[in-house]
Amino acid sequence: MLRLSTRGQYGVRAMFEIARGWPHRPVSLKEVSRRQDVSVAYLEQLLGKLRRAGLVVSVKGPGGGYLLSRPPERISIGSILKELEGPVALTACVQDPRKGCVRVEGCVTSLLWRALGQRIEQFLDTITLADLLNTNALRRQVRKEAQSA
Amino acid sequence: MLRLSTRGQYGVRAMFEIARGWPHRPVSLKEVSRRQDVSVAYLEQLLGKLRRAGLVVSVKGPGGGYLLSRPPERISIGSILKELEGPVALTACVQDPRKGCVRVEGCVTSLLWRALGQRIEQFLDTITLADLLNTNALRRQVRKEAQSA
DNA sequence: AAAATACTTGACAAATTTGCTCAGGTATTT
DNA sequence: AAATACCTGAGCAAATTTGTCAAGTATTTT
Ligand code: FES
Ligand code: FES
Repeated sequence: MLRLSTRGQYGVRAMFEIARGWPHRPVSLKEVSRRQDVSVAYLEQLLGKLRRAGLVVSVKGPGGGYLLSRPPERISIGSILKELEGPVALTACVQDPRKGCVRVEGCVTSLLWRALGQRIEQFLDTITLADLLNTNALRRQVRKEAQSA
Repeated sequence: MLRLSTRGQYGVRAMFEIARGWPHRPVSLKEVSRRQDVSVAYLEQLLGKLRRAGLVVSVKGPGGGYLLSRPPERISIGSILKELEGPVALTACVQDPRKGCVRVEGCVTSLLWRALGQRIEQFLDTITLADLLNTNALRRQVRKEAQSA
């Protein structure tokens, strides 16, 4: 349950590769494709969204590619996933109040989904591309998160 | 992103209704259907799984229905969702190690998905049907979880 | 100017998953 | 025997996912 689509997975992995070029070297989709084994055509679709969202900027022509629009520590995994897959919304009612359960007085479970969603969001907004670049820091972070849970 | 399917949502809501009959009164699917606005046919499909998993027992004949197989405080939301939607597995590689990213030395992101999955699981295993029956306790619980996050 | 590189856009299609319904059966009680 | 209610498996339409493809535009190099 709760599977992340490949859009999100590939998107994060692509952003990781692009982050490795920060701050000077643009990373081409060809390079990302080679390193992460995802087709260029699919990456184009994903990076287009991320560019329009302002997470990356593109550089055309030979030697071009994509560059982070800001430092890796200011780009969270959550912000990437939100662009590619929309906001965290375990149920329809969390996203759109009009879509709540009918015939139920004060649905009990909605409280639950809302709370879990917030926790997930909080986690994803805490981890950034900088953490992916420094695996040691990531392991520390992950350990900390695991303890507090 | 990360939408919970209606199987899981309806399943939890159905279990909530069945929990209200605990420990004596069997709750029929007809009653669950009426209260939660879900078709009996669909509920039969879901409850069949939950019965085979040992979460509920069925009582046939007039006045029959479903009964929790153990006290509500010993049935977690996670255990219900696991039966209906499979284990928490944000990516294929978390569930099946053979399905990891190819051409990537020690995939960085897998660490992330694994950690988030654990947090989600931990949350879902903490909340039980008893919490849903006592909304006050649930609110307390949710607040506590939110703080520790 | 021509060639090469690489991003940009939109359409489209196969595969999968979701969200059910339906028909026919079994067990239990009245 | 009739009524209630669980039980099983098949089947199916709609939505979503997971991509591909074609035809561009912009930039740099030769
Ligand atoms: S209103 Fe959202 S689950 Fe009931
Ligand atoms: S191995 Fe699972 S995301 Fe790479």
